[in-house]
Amino acid sequence: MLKIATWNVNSLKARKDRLLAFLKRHEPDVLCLQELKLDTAAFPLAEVADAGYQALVHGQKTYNGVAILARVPLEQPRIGWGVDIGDAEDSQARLVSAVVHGIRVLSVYVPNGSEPSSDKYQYKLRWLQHLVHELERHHSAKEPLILCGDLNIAPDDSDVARPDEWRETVLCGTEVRSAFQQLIGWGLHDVFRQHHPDGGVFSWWDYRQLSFPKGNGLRIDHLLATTPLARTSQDARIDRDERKGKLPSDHAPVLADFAWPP
DNA sequence: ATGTCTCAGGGACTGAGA
Repeated sequence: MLKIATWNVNSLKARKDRLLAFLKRHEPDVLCLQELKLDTAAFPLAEVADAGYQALVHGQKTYNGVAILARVPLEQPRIGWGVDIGDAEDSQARLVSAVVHGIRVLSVYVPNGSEPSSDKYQYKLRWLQHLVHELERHHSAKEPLILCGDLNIAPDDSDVARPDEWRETVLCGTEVRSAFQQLIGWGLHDVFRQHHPDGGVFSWWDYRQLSFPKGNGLRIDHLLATTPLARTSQDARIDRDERKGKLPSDHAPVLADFAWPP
């Protein structure tokens, strides 16, 4: 069984102890991280190695920063986009990928978008189009591949505890849901959805307004796999406990098990 | 009550981003 997980830690400096405890508790084979908020050189490689993991890190201080952790070597590493996309904002560290266990694994942190009327939302929509093109140019849906990360998209109203409160926000707008469907249309399967078809399970709760105790959550963190991998998925879950206790991330980790290799 | 958290600048608090 191969266990793959994704988690937006919202600052690795603030969440390092939680990360090490998470690795010990769940022992994932592959873990994609987002919002490291630190430089590549500041990543705690030695402590992660002591826990039994190698890491491919695309860090950035203050904001962004993504990584992939695995207990085996991370092959064919790719940092950022595979080509120059001609976008002034592509300097943001939001994408990293590698081949692990014969699977192309991508860790992505899609821009939040702030407000629908903002420039940041237009950047989010452009970024999602770049992501679709990246898959089209450099990958095949016939190969085992998994797109993991904080997509900042709740794909369906069943992924939102209070859909009326979130309608036409940057997490639920028709444009971003359409972009999500473009990813699905390329050949990705929503692995978590396969095991929870009715929805009602969430991965993120705003720090503000007591969202977590009130249950005001959304599922915006995803594991999207191509058919060869998705068809081997055995289970998927969200570790809500990671959103509890002292100083949690606002995101909970999403985990899935695969009967891999088939 | 945007009921909070994190980072940076600067050296206490404010603004930005989510």
